[in-house]
Amino acid sequence: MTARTSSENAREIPEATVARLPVYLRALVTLADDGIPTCSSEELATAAGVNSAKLRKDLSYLGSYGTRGVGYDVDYLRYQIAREIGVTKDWPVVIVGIGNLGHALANYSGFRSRGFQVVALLDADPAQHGEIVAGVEVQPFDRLEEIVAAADVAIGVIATPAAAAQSVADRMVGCGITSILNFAPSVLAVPDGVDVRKVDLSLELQILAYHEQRKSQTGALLADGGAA
Amino acid sequence: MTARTSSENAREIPEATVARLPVYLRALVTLADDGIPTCSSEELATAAGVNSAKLRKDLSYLGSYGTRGVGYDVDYLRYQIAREIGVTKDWPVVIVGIGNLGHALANYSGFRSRGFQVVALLDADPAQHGEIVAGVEVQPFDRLEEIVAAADVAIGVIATPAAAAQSVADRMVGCGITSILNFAPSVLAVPDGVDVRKVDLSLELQILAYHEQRKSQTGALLADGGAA
DNA sequence: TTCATTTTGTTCTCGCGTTCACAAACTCCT
DNA sequence: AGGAGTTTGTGAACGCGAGAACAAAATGAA
Ligand SMILES: NC(=O)c1ccc[n+]([C@@H]2O[C@H](COP(=O)([O-])OP(=O)(O)OC[C@H]3O[C@@H](n4cnc5c(N)ncnc54)[C@H](O)[C@@H]3O)[C@@H](O)[C@H]2O)c1
Ligand SMILES: NC(=O)c1ccc[n+]([C@@H]2O[C@H](COP(=O)([O-])OP(=O)(O)OC[C@H]3O[C@@H](n4cnc5c(N)ncnc54)[C@H](O)[C@@H]3O)[C@@H](O)[C@H]2O)c1
Repeated sequence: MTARTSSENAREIPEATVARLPVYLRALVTLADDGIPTCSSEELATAAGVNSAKLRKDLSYLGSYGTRGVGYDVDYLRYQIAREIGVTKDWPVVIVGIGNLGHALANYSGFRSRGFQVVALLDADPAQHGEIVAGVEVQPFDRLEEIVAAADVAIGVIATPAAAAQSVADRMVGCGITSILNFAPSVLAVPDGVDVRKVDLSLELQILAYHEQRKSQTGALLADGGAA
Repeated sequence: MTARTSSENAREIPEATVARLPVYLRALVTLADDGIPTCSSEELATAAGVNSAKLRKDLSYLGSYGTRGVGYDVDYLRYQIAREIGVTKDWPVVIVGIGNLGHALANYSGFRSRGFQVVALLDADPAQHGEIVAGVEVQPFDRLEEIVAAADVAIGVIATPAAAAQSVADRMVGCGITSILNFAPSVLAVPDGVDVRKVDLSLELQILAYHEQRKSQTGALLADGGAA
C-alpha cells in the first residue's frame, strides 16, 4: 500500500526511516527542554533507543545537518525533522466514535503539542451530541462532509466499533480525507492514494503473549517435563 | 531485542509472521461467527488483508494444518493459531495509570474476549483509589508486587505520563513482569528477557502527516509552483 | 483405476533494511 | 600552521522478508 512511483519525487525516504523520525523528534524536544544545545549521533541514538549508525543513515536522507567532529545542533535538527515530517504547522483532525476510547483521545493533550488539532468530534449516537469534550462539542456524524470541507481536514481517526469502521472509512474517503488512523480491529479497504494506519491493542498483547508463552515453555523444558 | 539463541527451540517463527498471526486469528473468528466451516488461503488472505502466498508461508511455520485441494478447517486452524500464540487460556494483566486512557482500556471488552483478563488497576494518585471500573477496583500503585505475586501476572500495561513510565517499568520488572505494553511516549530501558511493545498515537499521526504532506507537495508541483 | 482440477506447502529470487567500517571533515591544542 | 582527536556521512556486506512460481497432495469424475 501507499505505493507511489519512485521517480515522482527527488528524495524518497524509506518507510522504515519515516517511522523513526517522530522518535528522533521527540528525543530532540526532550533534549531541548533540558537546555542541551548540541548532541552527537551516539547521544541522540541512545535517547531514541536505536543504533547510532542507523540514526546517522536515517538523518542522511534528510540532508547533511550535522557537523563532523561536533555533532548536531538540537534546535536546528529538531526544526529540520519537524519540517520533513510536516508538523511545523498544525494538521486539522476529526475523531469519529466518541465512546470510551474517543473520549480519551479527545482529552489527549499530546495531540496539540505534536502538530495536530482536533477540529471535530463526531458520533452517530444522538445521546452523545452536545457534550463538550476538551472544549470541542460532540456533533452528529452526518455533519462529517460539511466539517471536512470547511476546515480542509485530511486526517481522520476512527474509534467506532469494528462493525461500523468500514462504512465510516468510506464516508471519510468520500469527502476527501486521505489519511486514516484506525483503532477498530478491522481490515479497512480504501482506494489507492489513501493511507491507513492501524492501532490494535489486542494484537500487541497477543504478540507479547506469544513470546511470554515461549519464555515459560523454555523454562519448563530446562527444568523438567513441564508439570507446572 | 528479544533475541534468544536460535537452537533453543525447534520451530523459530519469524517476528513478522508472529505479528500477523493475531490478524489471521481475528479473521478466522469472524468467519466462524458467520458459520463458514472451511476457507481457502485466498479467502482467508483477503479477509486478513494480506497476500495469499504470504499467508500460506506464515501458516507453514505452525505446521501443515490445511488440506490440499480443499483449504483450511476454520475451527481447527483457529484453535491451532490460538494455541501457538498462547491465548487458549486467559493471561492476567495489570494496568498502571488509570487516567483518561487507563479508564478506556479498563472498560475495553476486547481484552477479555481475546485472551486477557484485567486483574488489577493501579494508580499513584489517592484520589483515584476505590473507584470501580468495569468491575475492578482502582488500587494504590504500591500494591503492585503483592498483586503480581498473587495472580502470577506476567504482562503489564503502562498508561501513566511519560515522566513516570520508566520508574513504573522498573517496578514491574522488579517484581517479575516480563512483558510490557507501553502507551507513554518514552523509550523504556529494560533488561534482556523483558519484551516491550510501544503504542504511540502521535507517532502514527506524524507518519500519516509525512505522507499527507508529500501528497499535497506532489499535487502542487503538478499544478503550479505551489501558491497554495 | 486413471486423469483433470483444485489448492496447499515450499523453493527460489529479489529488494529492502540493518550494521560495520572507514574516509572525509571539523575542532582544538601545540 | 600542522597534527591529533572526534564525529559525521556513506559505501558495502549481510540477513530477513515478500512474492512469484511450481511441485506435491487431495478430491471428484469418467
Ligand atoms: N476502549 C479501548 O481501550 C479500546 C482499545 C483498543 C481498541 N478499541 C477499539 O476502539 C473502538 C472503540 O472502542 P470503545 O471502547 O470506545 O467503544 P464504545 O462502544 O465505547 O464507543 C464507540 C462509539 O462509536 C459510536 N458509533 C457507533 N457506530 C458509529 C457510526 N457508524 N458512526 C459514528 N459513530 C458510531 C458509538 O455511538 C459509540 O459512542 C472499538 O472498535 C474497539 O475495539 C478500544
Ligand atoms: N489519552 C490518550 O488518548 C492518549 C493517547 C496516546 C497516548 N497517551 C499517553 O498515555 C499516557 C496516559 O495518558 P492519559 O491521557 O490517560 O493521562 P492522565 O494524566 O489522564 O492519566 C495518567 C494517570 O497516571 C497516574 N500516574 C501518574 N504517575 C504515576 C505513577 N508513578 N504510578 C502510577 N500511576 C501514576 C496519574 O495519577 C493518572 O491517573 C500518557 O503518557 C499519554 O501520553 C494517551
